[in-house]
Amino acid sequence: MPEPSPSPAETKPRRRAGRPVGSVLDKAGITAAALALVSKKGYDGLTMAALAKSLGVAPSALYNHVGSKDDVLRLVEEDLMSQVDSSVFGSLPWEEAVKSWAYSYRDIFSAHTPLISVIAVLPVTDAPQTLAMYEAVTEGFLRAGFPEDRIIPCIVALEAYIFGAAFDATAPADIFDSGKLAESTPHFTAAVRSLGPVNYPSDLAFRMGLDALVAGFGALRG
Amino acid sequence: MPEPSPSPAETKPRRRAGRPVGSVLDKAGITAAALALVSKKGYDGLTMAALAKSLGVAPSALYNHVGSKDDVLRLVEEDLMSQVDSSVFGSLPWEEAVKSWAYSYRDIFSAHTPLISVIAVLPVTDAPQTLAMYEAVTEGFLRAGFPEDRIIPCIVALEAYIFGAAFDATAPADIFDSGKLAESTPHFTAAVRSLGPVNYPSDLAFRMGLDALVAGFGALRG
DNA sequence: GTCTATAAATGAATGCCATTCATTTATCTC
DNA sequence: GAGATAAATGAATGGCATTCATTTATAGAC
Repeated sequence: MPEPSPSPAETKPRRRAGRPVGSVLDKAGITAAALALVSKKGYDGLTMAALAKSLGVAPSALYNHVGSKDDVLRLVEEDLMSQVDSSVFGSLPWEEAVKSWAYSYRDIFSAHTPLISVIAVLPVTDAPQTLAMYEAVTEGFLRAGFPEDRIIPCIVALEAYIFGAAFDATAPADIFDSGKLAESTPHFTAAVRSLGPVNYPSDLAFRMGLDALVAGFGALRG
Repeated sequence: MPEPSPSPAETKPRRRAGRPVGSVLDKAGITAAALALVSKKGYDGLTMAALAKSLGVAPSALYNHVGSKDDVLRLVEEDLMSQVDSSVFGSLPWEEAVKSWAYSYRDIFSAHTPLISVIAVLPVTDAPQTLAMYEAVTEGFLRAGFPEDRIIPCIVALEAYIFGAAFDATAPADIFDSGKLAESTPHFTAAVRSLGPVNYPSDLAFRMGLDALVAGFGALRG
């Protein structure tokens, strides 16, 4: 077993094959690296190869810790869910708490819309942070006097709205520019123009819809 | 220029290179084939190669008619938008018309959620069917007495809700199963159980949220 | 303490994917 | 009729997630 001569002064200290002395990877590290990569390069830049590189590791090494790229997305999702501020249900009256929670939720996920298609369909079973958020929100609804069997439908509806609004928040300002077809859509074009210089009222729309949902659901309290 | 001997009795009548006598492809045909492929194989099965094959053509031939796969998705989107029933605004009172339109919109796109991430951010400029829908909805709001500058925000909020709900509609029934973590989320778990055998109340939630939005927005009429 | 199973890394595939390009052939325009 | 253009083929290209054989370190069984 001849010792391979260690290449002197190599800028990249290449790890040789075989299990390293100290563990290099774990789920927390992978999650953090994935988040950093996304915030620097966006979701297009989140590839298994790029993730491995940012961790100083071969791509195949990742598969000792996650089963697939979707697994990585789930790790990221869980981390984001823990960042959603559900504590407001303990400190504010229900109306304000829901609105604050909804803004927090939307703001976080509007930078992570590619996750939404994964999350929305994902069983919550192995997602403790996500479950913790649901528990906090449910408790808030219970304290506000909601009948138990109305709480989940309300949360589902609110979440649907929040996810949809997260997409909106990333839309370009000129998304409603009717261009050459303006003449054939006079009413719509005029309605867009009436908004003034800001053509895409994502924030106004979010507030209006949220107010309506909160008002409507608030009436269900016993 | 020697004529290549036509292989006799070939099961697949291979087209030889060069422009064919009759045009094989056009946008309408590509759109129809893409829709058929999606309904048979889902969006995972919608690849440029599979699309080309279903049209009896080489993959590269598609690029004479569309610039990219995203272009194909845009074609599909336009087709779906034309299927959303906006005619109800001409025949029903505003509340019922909005609800009917929203159901139609959600039902169509719940089978096409992978499009949502594309649409939601897509300028409407070159999308005549989409614009036609917006025009019809805007007219409906105007007739109902809405101030011009409130119409677009209302539509944006409704659309956000509809897109989010389209994701919900595809979620598995056990999405809220808290599994081993049930003990640490007692209130949430109880709220889920209170729904009875149907654990994921997508339809009930959609109706409740839609009612709230319509009631809240209806108050804006002049 | 040694032996063995297992965990964690490398590096070299694999197969699929969207897309591009050179080439060929037909059609349109002047 | 000539030259430009449109529309097809078929052969690349490069990126992607994932798998596998191999190597090395560690933990647990005896």
